[in-house]
Amino acid sequence: MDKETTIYDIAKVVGLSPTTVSRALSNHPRVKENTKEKILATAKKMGYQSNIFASSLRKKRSKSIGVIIPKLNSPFQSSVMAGMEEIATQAGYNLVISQSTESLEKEISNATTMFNSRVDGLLVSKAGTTDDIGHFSPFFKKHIPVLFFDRVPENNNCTGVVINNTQAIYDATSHLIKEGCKRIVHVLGNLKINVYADRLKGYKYALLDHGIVLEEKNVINNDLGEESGERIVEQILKLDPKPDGLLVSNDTCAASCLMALKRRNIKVPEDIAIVGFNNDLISRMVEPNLSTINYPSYHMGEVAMKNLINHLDDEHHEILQKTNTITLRHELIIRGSSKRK
Amino acid sequence: MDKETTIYDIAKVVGLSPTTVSRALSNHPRVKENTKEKILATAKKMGYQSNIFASSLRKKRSKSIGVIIPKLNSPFQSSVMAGMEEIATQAGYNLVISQSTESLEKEISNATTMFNSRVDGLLVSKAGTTDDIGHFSPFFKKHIPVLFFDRVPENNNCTGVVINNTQAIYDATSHLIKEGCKRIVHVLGNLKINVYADRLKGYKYALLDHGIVLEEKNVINNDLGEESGERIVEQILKLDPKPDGLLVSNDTCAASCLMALKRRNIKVPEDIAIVGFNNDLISRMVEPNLSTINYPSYHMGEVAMKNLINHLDDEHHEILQKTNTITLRHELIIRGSSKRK
DNA sequence: CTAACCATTGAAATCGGTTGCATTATTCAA
DNA sequence: TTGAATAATGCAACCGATTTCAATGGTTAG
Repeated sequence: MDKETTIYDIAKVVGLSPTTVSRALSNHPRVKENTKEKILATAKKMGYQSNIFASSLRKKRSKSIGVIIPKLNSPFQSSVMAGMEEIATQAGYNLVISQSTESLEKEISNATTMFNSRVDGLLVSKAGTTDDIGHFSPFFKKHIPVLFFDRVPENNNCTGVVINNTQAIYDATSHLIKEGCKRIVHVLGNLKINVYADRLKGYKYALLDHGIVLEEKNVINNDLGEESGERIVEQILKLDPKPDGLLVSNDTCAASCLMALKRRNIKVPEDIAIVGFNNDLISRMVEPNLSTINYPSYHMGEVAMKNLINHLDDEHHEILQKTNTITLRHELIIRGSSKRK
Repeated sequence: MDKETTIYDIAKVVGLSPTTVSRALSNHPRVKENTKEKILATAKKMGYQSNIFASSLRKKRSKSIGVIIPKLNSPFQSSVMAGMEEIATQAGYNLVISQSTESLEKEISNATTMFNSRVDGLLVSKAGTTDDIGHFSPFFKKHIPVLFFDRVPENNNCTGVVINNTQAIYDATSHLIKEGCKRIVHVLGNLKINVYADRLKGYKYALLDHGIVLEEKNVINNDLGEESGERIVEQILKLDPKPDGLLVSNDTCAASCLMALKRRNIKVPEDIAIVGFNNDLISRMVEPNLSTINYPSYHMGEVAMKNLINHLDDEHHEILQKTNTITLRHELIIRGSSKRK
């Protein structure tokens, strides 16, 4: 069996101590340039590969960052992940990923796994069935930074990276009103998730500010899946008078609604104007194109990861302590599905 | 500073040796049931957390699996990832993910990182700019299993999980021909990638078998991006006679072409029939719905991961040695975009 | 010429769990 | 009751890099 080359082997070959070899390999300044070169050359020649287990054991750092998200196969979330990966790799951190599939139970188990794998930091988008973050307390106790993004828990002092969901839907609602909509239905997900709760607020505020009375039946809770359009459309067509605006909390579902409406020969935007959310690919591929809120997903991944890494690399680990919330810029994109004038 | 609890601390408390504590914690049969319980209880009480660095160092296993894919934010690939995550988590393995962003250079650097992180196994979908897999040879040398999926290198004896791309496009082409298409354009990506090279074969074989002469100008190379439809349509409309069938190697691009055609008032499928690839969400959301090839992405992730883990957990590590290729079932899904009869 | 100083290098302890081999405790048949 | 066999536990080495403290050799100021 071919044994691994260690710094001891190298030390023996170059006739120096393991200490010096270790220093040379980590480019320590207290090794003569000359010696350093010789050691590096020998290491290369011998096919030396540093043992991160030993290194991590001694240094108590894994150089890896954990991510827990609800679903990997979602356009929004996979794009966030892509942004995170970019930054992490660049900074020499490994990305350890797991998904909660919207289940609190799995989120808890994933958190435990991450904790046991001793990630240096954790990035989380909550499963959302609860605001409880007790399962992260082992991290808090050990001062391992946990940074939330997109779906952040309320009422706590964790740092989070978000967009202003309230403002976004406020903008969208106002836009629909300006286009002449008077009866706007808002379709959103589980209200236990901050994202949707905030959006509902934005919807309410916008109605209020424009003197429109909120009707509870115009707020629809839904899983926002690909198949949900039929059900939603069926439901809103039962309303009397019929709505003339539809505000859907993600593009997939908005597109699904659009399909269902068209199947019934209901004209968009003339009869019902639609605004989606996320600016996913699909919003640019359906007809008419969907108005939507641009959610800077990739950028969100980058920002979250950058802040976490800055914190980790900071001598005093205090960057995140001082930061509460980082809010990214969103943007209302107006396309055919809501242009009535 | 609160020091970590170690097996030595536990040993001291229960009045046994670290050896026994270690055995108890890993449920070794040679520890009395009685003792085991006492140790487990104490460990829990003391908030013991096993140190995987120490464990990995000694056992020479990281219980983590690396994945290198071209792009995280692609519907197909993120779905594969989701399948992999499911299985890996279940089996107690961590997933370390990195993307090559289609660059060989990044793929090489990612492979090195993975190697240095000492993943127990590696799953790769090649960046595709080359068939060279020299950068994986450190893995081969150390007998760390590398399993390719979707984009596999040719001419080598690595195990791969794929679908029969040739057959898939053969089926799609035959279908178009049966629908009456005589001049079918095939749009595909970089031919250095096995996936596209195989599909081109399928296209050629189908034409041949149906007595249609292949014309080189009917094969278009493209990046298959969201924006590419305009360019492709412009190009094919210059052909004389105009094509009546369009075979596009992914749904995003197919949808983009569909949009571009509709903008020019060209009727689909009457004037030009379209078949896409992947069965992405978008294929079900455009009008007419896109015929496509169902590519079992999630399942591919599951299968690849399962095989890798079986191999790792197998006493003799010979499962993959005996397996060359695992081919998954694909399926032609016929929808509105290609139904002319 | 000597003390003080700097640049290099090294010895040895440390991180914490695992495991081969040895030892002690217990059981059971004779 | 004794010896053999089996069960339970422990000793000590090991995995390989890092780091503290000390030592060495050489240089320079006084």
